Amino acid sequence: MADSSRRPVTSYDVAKLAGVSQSAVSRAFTEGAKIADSTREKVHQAAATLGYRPSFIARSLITRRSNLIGVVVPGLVNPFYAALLDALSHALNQMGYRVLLFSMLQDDDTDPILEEVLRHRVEAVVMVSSSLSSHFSYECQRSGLPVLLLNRTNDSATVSSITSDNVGGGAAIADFLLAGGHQQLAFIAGRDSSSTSRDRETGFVQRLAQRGAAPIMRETGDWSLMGAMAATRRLMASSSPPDAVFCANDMMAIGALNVIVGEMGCLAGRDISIVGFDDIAMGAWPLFNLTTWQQPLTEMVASAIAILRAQLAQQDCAPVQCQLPGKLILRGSARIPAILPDFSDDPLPPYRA
Amino acid sequence: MADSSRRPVTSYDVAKLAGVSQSAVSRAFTEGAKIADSTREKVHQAAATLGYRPSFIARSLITRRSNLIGVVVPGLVNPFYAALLDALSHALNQMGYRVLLFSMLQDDDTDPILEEVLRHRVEAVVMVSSSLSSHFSYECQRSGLPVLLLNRTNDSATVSSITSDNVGGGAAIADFLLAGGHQQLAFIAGRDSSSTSRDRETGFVQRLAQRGAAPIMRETGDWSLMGAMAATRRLMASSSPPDAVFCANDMMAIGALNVIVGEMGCLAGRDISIVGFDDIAMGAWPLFNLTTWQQPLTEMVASAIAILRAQLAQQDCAPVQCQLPGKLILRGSARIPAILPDFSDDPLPPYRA
DNA sequence: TTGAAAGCGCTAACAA
DNA sequence: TTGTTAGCGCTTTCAA
Repeated sequence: MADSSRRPVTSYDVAKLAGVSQSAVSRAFTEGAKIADSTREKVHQAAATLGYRPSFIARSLITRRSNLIGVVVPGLVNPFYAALLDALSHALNQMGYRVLLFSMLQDDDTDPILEEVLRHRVEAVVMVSSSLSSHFSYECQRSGLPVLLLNRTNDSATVSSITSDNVGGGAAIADFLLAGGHQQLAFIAGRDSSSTSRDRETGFVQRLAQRGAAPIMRETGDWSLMGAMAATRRLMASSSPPDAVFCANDMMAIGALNVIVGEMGCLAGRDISIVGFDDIAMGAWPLFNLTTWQQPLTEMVASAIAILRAQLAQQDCAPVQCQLPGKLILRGSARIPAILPDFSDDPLPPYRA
Repeated sequence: MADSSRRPVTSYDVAKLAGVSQSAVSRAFTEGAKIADSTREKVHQAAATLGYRPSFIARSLITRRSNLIGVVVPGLVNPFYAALLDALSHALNQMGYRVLLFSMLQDDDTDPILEEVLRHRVEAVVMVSSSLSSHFSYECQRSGLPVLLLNRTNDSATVSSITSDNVGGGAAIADFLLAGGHQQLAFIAGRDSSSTSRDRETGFVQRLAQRGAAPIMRETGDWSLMGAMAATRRLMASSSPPDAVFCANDMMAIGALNVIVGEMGCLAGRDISIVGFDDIAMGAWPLFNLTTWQQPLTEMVASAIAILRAQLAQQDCAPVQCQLPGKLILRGSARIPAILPDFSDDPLPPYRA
């Protein structure tokens, strides 16, 4: 009954015990194969006795399908990434794929990792908020491997991407803060090298300029809580500190809140307005009560899945740039204007394959 | 130069182009194989031209080593799990393994998932805070697959586990709150079915009883922020609300803080003491400033790696139960007694293989 | 140092 | 419905 011999049980062992051919064993474990119930039963019995389970490795070799999707995430301290990964991995598992995970440090070079991923013959690669070198973009393209950037765009339009409308979000926040009567605005950027941060800033600053607002103050928070805390302290130490701060993501907004409320004892929403970007769950907690721009996480993942399905089904599928609308979530960390600006642009619907 | 034919490039294609045998190609991509530099160079050249990379699938089939470790996590909303996964996946990547990730819903049955994992021929399984059915424990054992429970124990000693001293932590918190002169203590449990929660509660309650304290109030918070918020509201609605609440993890403690500070306007550490368990990064933020029991995350992951190394190197390695010491992190959410109790038990050192 | 040849455990024709 | 056979792309003897 037990084995103890370290040689793993193969379909031949099962075949011998069940008194059938090896291919019968294969069929017994294949969904919808033509096989008699009695045979399948015999095989399963024998398999259970021996502790046999089909090897996906051998199967992959012949079917040329690994059932693996490579997922690259930039560390999981940012709850938005953690939430994205969680939702994505569930959805992928649901459709029968397994996730080969790579957690990177934020400034790692992804190329060596991607090289590894490709050797595993993943059927697609999803990069969460990470950038793809043009070299690897080319490598993936020529091996016909679908690549999907989630929460990030790429200059070259050779890979698909899903983002929400960062520029529009930044602009809407400008309108919102102006409507609230704020005088001295500030922006805390993620990183200067990040296109995501730049888009949000561009939308914000351009709209402000259009409306004739004064120039803003600006700091960089390195996308992190700590970085944003330091940035906020610098901002507030100014001779004319801002009365409103827009942070390029929620983590940094919460960092700002921690300094302004926790360290300085100010009341956010009255003494100063803080606005974030992402709408992570934490922002809704009473102690933060963060006004923010919501990125439609569920729709982003749904679109990711739809795009992947399409690319997996049909190779040489054209890359898709999918941009989803977000929306302002009004909570208490920023003053609410008497008359709210109209945010109803014409939002793009989620991508459907 | 390019291919366009969807058939993936194999070592034969490279061999032909380079004018060598297929086995030469294999050697050119094998660390420390006996091959002339000139040959290796030719092969790499040809490989680059064709966009060839060795298939781990084919290699795995013959070497019987997948280089894959299955990692099961119970969802990533809890930052402690996210941090654990992050650290673990880095360490595993470092030692040349890839992570096959499964994110479960908290009350999912892990068995069907594990069945899948085994078919991928993972070389070990790490289960983060998830339980293993005795059936699967047996299955893994008989296929000689190392299993490691991280942040969880198992009744049967057939699999390895790494935990911190939950009972001791609970007891230390009892001492700490008693020393602070608190009268009416409360405990918010994770789940009644969770051994982790029970251990922390047992340590807490037994020490309280030893010291002749009054019986405590008790609620269940479902390990979640929302659950803990509801539990805290129930607790505080009592005719004699507690003056100190010990929560079975930090997420729940932060939930309690959100209700007590954010909703009720109390001052934690003065009006009421809140203590958590885990020491997630968030607890240190000024707005929470959470007093808590630290689980030694880094050491837990280091021990996990050490144990895995041992089990991967030598099959039929005996399972190890590793319990690491934690420590109290004094911050502002709980009153600090004039005289601090002595917490210096004799802590177990981290496991070394 | 190289090449020829034999599999790793399975799927997928094909024939019976 | 079943068994026979030929690989999937690689590593690894074994001879040369």
